Amino acid sequence: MEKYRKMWKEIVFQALGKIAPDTAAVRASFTPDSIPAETPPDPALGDIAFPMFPFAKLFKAAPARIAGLLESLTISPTGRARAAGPYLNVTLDRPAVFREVFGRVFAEGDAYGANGSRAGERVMLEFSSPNTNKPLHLGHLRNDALGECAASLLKRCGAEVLKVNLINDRGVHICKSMLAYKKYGNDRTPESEGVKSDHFVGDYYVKFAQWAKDDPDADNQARELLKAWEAGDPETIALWEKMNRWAVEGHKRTYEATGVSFDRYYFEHETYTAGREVILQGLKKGLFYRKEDNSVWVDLTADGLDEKVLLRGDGTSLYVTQDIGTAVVRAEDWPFDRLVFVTGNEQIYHFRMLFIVLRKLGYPWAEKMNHLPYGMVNLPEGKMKSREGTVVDADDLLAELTADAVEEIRAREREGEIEDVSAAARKIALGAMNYFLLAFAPHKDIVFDPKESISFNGDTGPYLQYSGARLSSILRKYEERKERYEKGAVDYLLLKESDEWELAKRFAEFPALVAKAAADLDPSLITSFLYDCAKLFAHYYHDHQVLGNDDPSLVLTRLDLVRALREVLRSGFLIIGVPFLDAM
RNA sequence: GCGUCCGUAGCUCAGCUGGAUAGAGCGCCGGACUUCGAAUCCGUAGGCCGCAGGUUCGAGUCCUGCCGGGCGCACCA
Repeated sequence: MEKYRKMWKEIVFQALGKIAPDTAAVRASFTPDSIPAETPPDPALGDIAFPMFPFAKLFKAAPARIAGLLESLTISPTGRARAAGPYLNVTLDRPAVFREVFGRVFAEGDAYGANGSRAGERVMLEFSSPNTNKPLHLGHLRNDALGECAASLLKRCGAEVLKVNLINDRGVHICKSMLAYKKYGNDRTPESEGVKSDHFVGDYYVKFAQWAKDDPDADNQARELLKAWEAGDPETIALWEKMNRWAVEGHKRTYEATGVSFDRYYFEHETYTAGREVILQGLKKGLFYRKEDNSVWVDLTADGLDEKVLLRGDGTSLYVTQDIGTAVVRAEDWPFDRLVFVTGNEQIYHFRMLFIVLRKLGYPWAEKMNHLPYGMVNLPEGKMKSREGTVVDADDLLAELTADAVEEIRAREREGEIEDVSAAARKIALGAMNYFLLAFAPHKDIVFDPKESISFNGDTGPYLQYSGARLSSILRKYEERKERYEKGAVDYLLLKESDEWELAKRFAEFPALVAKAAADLDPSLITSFLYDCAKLFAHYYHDHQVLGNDDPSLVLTRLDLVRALREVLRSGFLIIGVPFLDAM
């Protein structure tokens, strides 16, 4: 579609030159590229719209008059232009576009939409980054969905992506669950209790909180344990290793269930001291300064921030210290053009500071640091608060959605059509969840309503999956009675319905849309595109038969539309992590 | 207080670089299955686009101020 837009801008530009009182003035004020081209509000008006307002002054004529004059001067085999008030609307020659678009979709299959907009770019993407003292919750699920989706978007655009996860496996909060286990654990294990291992660890974190409520000494003991850990006390290290393994293994099972994966894991216990040297070097260069208590600071008031501490007086690291260190380590590990962090928006300030400090330190890659912050995930009942126990556990949520899907399949009596009901239900649950989590611009706070997400009606993942299953069903039916249509031949002149044309135009826009979604790191562009396509087809399908036509050529031609849409959906589903089902 | 993001239909959200009557979904009400999957589709109702100025031929979109809300402004992560 972009191709035709460009072509027609040139045609309009040339025509304007012909009717201009002063051709040179036109060339001075406009270029073919700068001529605004839009999409008419009503498809019946045409496919490309050129508003004439900008030319009124220069031409000393009303926009409508200019549009009228251009009508006869813009002749092209690719379509025809018509004046409509102050607009010049172009209606494209459809068969040529159908042929071109479908041809490209069939050639690329479920990779359709791939484009070279970020070819060769090496992007490291950090996301998830959980603590090892409790299981994953709904907030992580949004983080993971965004991270995975950003990765596939960038890959579709030709970038090389390395997905990394920084495990927060040290600190006083980790010691709290360890301490509770020492106190109440009695050598129980996830196996002995039959509990998923990260939940097992999390239960002790909760136990600690309960204990600390009554015993003011609990926090002191936790700090003591952290000291022992930092001193390398063998017994403490052994316990830490054991519980950490439980936590991480549990998290990995959740990642598997949700289709999340990483190319590399970083562990905070390995990196938390990194950065200290870097800060000290910066201090030598005079970028930072020391206060009386020996702590190291940076003055960011010129950048609109405050004075920030980079290193504690006792020489130990802080969050920033560590992030500076890991960035430097990573740039050596895997030299990147860009490093993107996916985190909640409460960390916006932190990353601004981090990026500025790295720039001050003079790293060439510091200019290409990106932060993808996302808004909070709330519940219909309100905010998630760990203190009030209203945090939604990731595994529980997935189980709940899966159970709902099973129930729905049973209610529709679809078990007979589905080979593996529980596998299908899991895919529907995953589709529901990922779609909902990605359907909003990342920076927005969202209200996650499980019931709404799993609904098979409306703007949801399951609705899209259902649309895909229907397409597959049509193709299966076709295979069964193939011989009836043998005498037909594909002829795009037969696609006369407006829905058919609208769908083809959508397909044509998809690669550019993928490029934009990747540039903006905004998956919601993809979700709304897919919903729009599915909706259009549902409307079309209701009124028009595909297989039930007397003319076999019409059947075969419409089947091309069905196949093309199915590929486009498959491609889009892959990007947003919604499983495609041939039957559900 | 300062910074930042947000404010569009009862609710949840789209509105691309400013452009032709502001769109969906849910919910409400009313319709459509002897025919390819009704987990669907169609229709009705519902909007001083937070408020007030400004820029422009033209503003939901850009600028300023105000009002309301989220999040931040730790030698926590």
